Amino acid sequence: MVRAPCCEKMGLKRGPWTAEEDKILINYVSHYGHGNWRALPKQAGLLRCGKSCRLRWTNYLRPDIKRGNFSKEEEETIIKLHEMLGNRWSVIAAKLPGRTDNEIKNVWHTHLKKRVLKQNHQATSALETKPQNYVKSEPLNYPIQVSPQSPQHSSSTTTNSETTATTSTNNDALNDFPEVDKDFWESVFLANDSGETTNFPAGGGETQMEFQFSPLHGVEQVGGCNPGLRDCMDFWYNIFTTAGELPELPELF
DNA sequence: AAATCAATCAACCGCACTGAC
DNA sequence: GGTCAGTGCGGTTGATTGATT
Repeated sequence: MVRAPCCEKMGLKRGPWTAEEDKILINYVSHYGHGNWRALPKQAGLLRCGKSCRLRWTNYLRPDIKRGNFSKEEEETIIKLHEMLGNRWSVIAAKLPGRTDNEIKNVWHTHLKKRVLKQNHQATSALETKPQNYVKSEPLNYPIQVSPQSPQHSSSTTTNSETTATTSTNNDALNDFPEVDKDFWESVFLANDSGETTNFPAGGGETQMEFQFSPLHGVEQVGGCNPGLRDCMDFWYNIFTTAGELPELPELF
């Protein structure tokens, strides 16, 4: 059986919503809720399909919608989350109260994407002047510690443009992933040669993450879960860098 | 003032997922 | 396990608005 089209063309209105339609929808939802979007338009007396009603409500009429321009902080959050999550607009929207996935998607395509591309271009140009074996992150003041099995209780917080050393007494993430060792980094660098990403732990599982190596950002988590473990990655990365234990770096360094 | 171009954003489309049967 | 309806999500479209020529 073929699924019915989402919008019956016969007799149902499309296009921009009128103030009157908005009023009807708001009144109905505030009285009866929106348990069944498909049945809602008929019950509310709207000549719209349920999908259109849902979209109008979630993207425009919901009382908790925040209107107006995005703040600098919101834009930075979107850029950061998009870097980590990709086009998962609903997940990104969940981190920005009052903003819809549609709105975030629009602002990304109209403003932020261009800004990020520009920044990346500038950063890449700057990197081209770096000497061979350039390491993006400044080596931290960790004690030289090349044994992955006995990590120091420290972590670093790294952004695209800066690296700052901080101390932490909570390095549970590190202890949870003792496999992060020289072999891990080796696989990251090897994957880079073929433009691929590296999954970690390699066997999969709920906590698997995806890493990629780039001249711009160094080792980056590009997917998977537990982004906080990025600190852990930075920790080991800097340890191996400082200790000279990294495998030979690709030419792009 | 008119025409053209670019930017913006609301809305639509189709696919995927989920739960009920 | 298969089918279907309902819903959510991401990609895309197209109308509108503002800027530029």
